[in-house]
Amino acid sequence: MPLAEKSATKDKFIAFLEEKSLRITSQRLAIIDTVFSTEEHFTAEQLLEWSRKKDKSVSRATVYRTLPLLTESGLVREMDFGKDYKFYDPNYAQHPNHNHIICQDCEKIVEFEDEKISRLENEISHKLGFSVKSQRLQITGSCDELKKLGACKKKSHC
Amino acid sequence: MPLAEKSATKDKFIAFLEEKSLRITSQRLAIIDTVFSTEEHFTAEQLLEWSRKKDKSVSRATVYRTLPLLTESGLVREMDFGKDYKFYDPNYAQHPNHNHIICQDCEKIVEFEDEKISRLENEISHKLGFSVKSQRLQITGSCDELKKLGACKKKSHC
DNA sequence: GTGGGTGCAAAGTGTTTGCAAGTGT
DNA sequence: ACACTTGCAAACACTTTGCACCCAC
Repeated sequence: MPLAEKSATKDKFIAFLEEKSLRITSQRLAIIDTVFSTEEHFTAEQLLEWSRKKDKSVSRATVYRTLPLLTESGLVREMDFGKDYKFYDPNYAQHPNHNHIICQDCEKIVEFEDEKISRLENEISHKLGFSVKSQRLQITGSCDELKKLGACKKKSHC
Repeated sequence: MPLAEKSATKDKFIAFLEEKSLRITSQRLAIIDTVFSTEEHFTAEQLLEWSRKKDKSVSRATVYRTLPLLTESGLVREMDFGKDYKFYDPNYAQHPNHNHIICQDCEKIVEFEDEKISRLENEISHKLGFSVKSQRLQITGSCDELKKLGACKKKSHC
């Protein structure tokens, strides 16, 4: 929905590239356009596929070489949900402190923010002699609501 | 320190194996002994190395085949700290809800528990229609204390 | 023009697996 | 005995990299 914000994030990334005197190539543009026009989490392979729809010349190598730039810029965050491959989350520019809750059955992922948790994290860290740079909280559970509605489809546990 | 508890955890795992009619082989014993006599996080490779000190016949394959059993039993937890390899944490039997705070500079890891955070997690999850099965919270930051003491050694950021 | 960027395919790295031989129960 | 286990090495899956050509600046 906040398409304007997304577009602004894209501009931020372009500024990031310029600042490091890195070049705005057509392949990078295709990748960036893709990343900053979705709110979905994606894998490297998905990003390749989507970007190729915009520019067939995008190669897997370029995707893998661009991902570190994206995370380095702070606009995209690498996530690990316990799969073999990494996921990338393009929503950190808008919501730097959001967390994830994952249904262990249908694998639905919901993002949420909570100021109270953030505050507690800061307190505890301070008590332990740390200052917080970033945090990641993942909750795994069952999406009972969806189950009641019969909408929790996948592999309902053996 | 709580060596007795650790030993009890080992017994729990042996019971877990028996329950599934899996065999208590000498290799598995070496691995289990290793896992439940440390409180450190370890990698598959470290576990192999340590286990081989107890029983040279332990192979990499057996380590990799035993790790899923350990996590399945709930006594060891797979962790991802953003490295290429996974870490395993043998402290979940004693502290099922503990969290991690990691220094981005010296990579020191401190474990902590906080009931308030757990409670908030439950509340929020419920609000979102989920019931919590497990959670993982990782905070990354700087260990200011250690810095002041000059004890924060490794790669102090370029 | 030049230094960074690209695609390709080969190499890496951590982890998994097929198979024949071995072993706990 | 039988089914589960093992070590070995080959296979995997994802990611990284060397190289020759290319292109944004």
